[in-house]
Amino acid sequence: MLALVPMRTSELVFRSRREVPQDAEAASHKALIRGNYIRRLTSGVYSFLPLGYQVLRNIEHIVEEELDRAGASQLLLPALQPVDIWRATGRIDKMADVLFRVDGKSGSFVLGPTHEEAVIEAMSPDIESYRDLPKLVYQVQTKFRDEPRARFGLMRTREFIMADGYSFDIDRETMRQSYQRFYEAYLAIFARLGLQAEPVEADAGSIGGDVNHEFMVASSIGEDHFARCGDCGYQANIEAARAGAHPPVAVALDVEAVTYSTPNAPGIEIAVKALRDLGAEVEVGTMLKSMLLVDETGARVIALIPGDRTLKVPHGMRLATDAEMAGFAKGYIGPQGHSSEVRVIADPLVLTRPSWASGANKEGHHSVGLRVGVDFEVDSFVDLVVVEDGDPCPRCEGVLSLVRSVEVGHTFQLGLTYSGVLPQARYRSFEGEELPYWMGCYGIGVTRVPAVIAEQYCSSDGDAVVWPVAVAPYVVSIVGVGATKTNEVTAVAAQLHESIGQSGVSVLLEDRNISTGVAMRDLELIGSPLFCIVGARSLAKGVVELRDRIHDQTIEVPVEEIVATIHTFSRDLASERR
RNA sequence: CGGGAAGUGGCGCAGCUUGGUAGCGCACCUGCUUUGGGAGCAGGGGGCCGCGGGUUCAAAUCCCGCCUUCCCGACCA
Repeated sequence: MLALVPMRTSELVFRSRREVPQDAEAASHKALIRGNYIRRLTSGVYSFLPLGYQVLRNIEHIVEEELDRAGASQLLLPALQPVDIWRATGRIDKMADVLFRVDGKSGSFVLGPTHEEAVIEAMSPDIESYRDLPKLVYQVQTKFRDEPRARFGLMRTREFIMADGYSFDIDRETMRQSYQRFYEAYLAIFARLGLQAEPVEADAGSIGGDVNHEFMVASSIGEDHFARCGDCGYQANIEAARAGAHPPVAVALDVEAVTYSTPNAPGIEIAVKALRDLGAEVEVGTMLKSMLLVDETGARVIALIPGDRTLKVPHGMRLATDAEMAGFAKGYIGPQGHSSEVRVIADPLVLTRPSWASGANKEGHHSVGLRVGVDFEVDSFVDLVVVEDGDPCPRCEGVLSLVRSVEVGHTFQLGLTYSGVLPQARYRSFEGEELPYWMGCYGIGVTRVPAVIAEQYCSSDGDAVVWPVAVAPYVVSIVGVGATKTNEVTAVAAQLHESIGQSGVSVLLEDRNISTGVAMRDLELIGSPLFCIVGARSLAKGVVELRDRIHDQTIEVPVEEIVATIHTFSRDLASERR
C-alpha cells in the first residue's frame, strides 16, 4: 500500500498476455508472469517489473516496520565478500556447493549466500563490553546461492532477497529473549502479509546452532513437509520430527532363525520376492533394513530400521561409501554376528515385531526369524526413521500427519557457533573476562513471499491473483465503461482517481482507449482487491459500482460517498483473514 | 548429477516421419468503424528455424557433438 501517487494504466509497464510461457508450471508462477510482475532473465534469476516491484516494496515495508518495532536497527552489509572471512569459519568448504565465487583482478570473493561472517565483521568493533549488549540488527539484502535446481518461478531462485536479522547477547538467557523478539515480530509480519505461517521445530542444517524454528505455509507446491499433531499442537519439520513410542512386542519364542539362499536379490524389494518364492512368509514391513553408516571418528555403525521406513541419518553420521563397505556383503547386510568394533544402533520400532527377516551378511543369502536380544544384539536404540502419516505424537496420545509446505522464514539460536571460532567476536564481561557473544540469526525469504501469496490467492489455473490489501500493487482499480465513454464517465473516473488517491488509498485508473472486456481482463491480472466501475448507466442514477473481488460482491454507491466507502472496505478487508 | 520433455518472429504453436529456401493464432504498425467483459474490416512490418560440424545439387527437416530451459529425483539455510 505504499504507492500513493495515483497511477494510470497508460503509464504502467503492462501488456495483456493471453498465453504464458510454457516453462511456467505452478499457478503462482503463471499468474505472476501473465500479470507482468516478473520476467525471467535466466534459470532462477528474475527481474521484478514495476508491478512486481511494487508488491515487493509493500512486503519489505511491512517487514521493516515490524522489525523496527522489535527494536532491530536496519543496516546494509556487502553482497561481495572476501573469501578469507569464509575461510575463517570453515564455511568456504561446508557451503562450497552453493557458493558463487568471483575471482577478480583485486582478489577472490564470494557473493554472499548469507551474512553471518559479514555481520560479525561489521559489528564486532562496536561490541566491546557487556554494556554494548544486547544488539539487534537486520538488513534487506540480495543473496546468491548456486542452487542445484531452481524451481517454480520465485519459489527457489539463485538470486533472491532476504530480510536477515542478527542478535548479539551476553549469555544464553538473553539470547533467548532476543530470539523471542524476532520470533514474535515474524508472527506479526506473516499475519499482516495474509499468510498463515506456522512456526515448526526444525533442523539447523549448515547454519548450525541449537534451537530453531521454520515458519511454514501449507501449500501444494511446497518443497518441505512438516509433521503436525492435531491434538496437542506439536509441529516439526520432517527432518527434525520424531515419532512417539510404538508399543514394543515380546520376541517370539517358537521361532528359529533360518537362512535361505537368495542369489541376485540385493535390496528389500527383491529380497522379499526371492524369499516368498522359497516359501518364507515375509513382506517389506517385516524385513529389517540394515544400513552401514560411518560416524565422526570414522568408525562403522550398523543402523537397523523396518524395511518399509526411510532412514533418518543421525547427526554426525553419514552413509558409508562403497569403499568403506569392504568386508560387508553389500545388499545382504544383516544385524547379526558383527565384530565388537561395529556398533549396532536401532530405531525403537525394531522392538515392535517378534522377529525379522534380513540379510545374512553373506552374498546371496537372507535369514528369517531373527529376534532382538536372541539372534542379534543392539548396542543402543535411537530415533532413526523419518516420520510418516499416522505415527504417534511424541508429546501426547495423538497421531501425526504430514503437511506439504513452503518455508517463508527461519529463526536460529546460534549460541557460540560462530563467535566461538572467531577471535574478534568477543566482549568484556562485568567480571572483566573476555567472552564470545551469543548470537541468533533470522531470515525471511522476501522474494519468495509474492509467490507464496499468489499461490494462496490465485485460481488454480494461474488466471489471476486477488492480492491482499496489504501487498496489492493498487488497492483500487477504476474503470470507466458505457457507450462511447461519455465525457461525464471520463470526468467522474478521473475525479475519483484523484480523490481516492488523496484519501491515502493506492489507486489505478484505466485510461486507455480500449474495449471494456480488455480493460476488465487486464485489471483482473493486476489484481486489485477493489474495482470501482464508473458507467454511464449507473451514473445516470447518481451511483458508481464498487466490486469487492475478495468476496465477489458488487454494490452500488452514491458518487459522493465512494471515497468513504472505499476507505471502510479497504480497512475491513485488510483486517480480515482469508 | 540421474530420469523425462522441449528449443521455429515478442508469446503460444504447426511444419520434421517422406529434404526443395517457413506458416498459423495472439501481440505489433496504419486507416476506418467499434467500446457494460478478451471487437470488426482493409492494409502492413518482423524469423541466423538454439549453436557448431557433417551428409546432400539442396537441410527447420537426416547424422554427430554441444548449449539452454522446464518437470521428477538427488540436494537444500
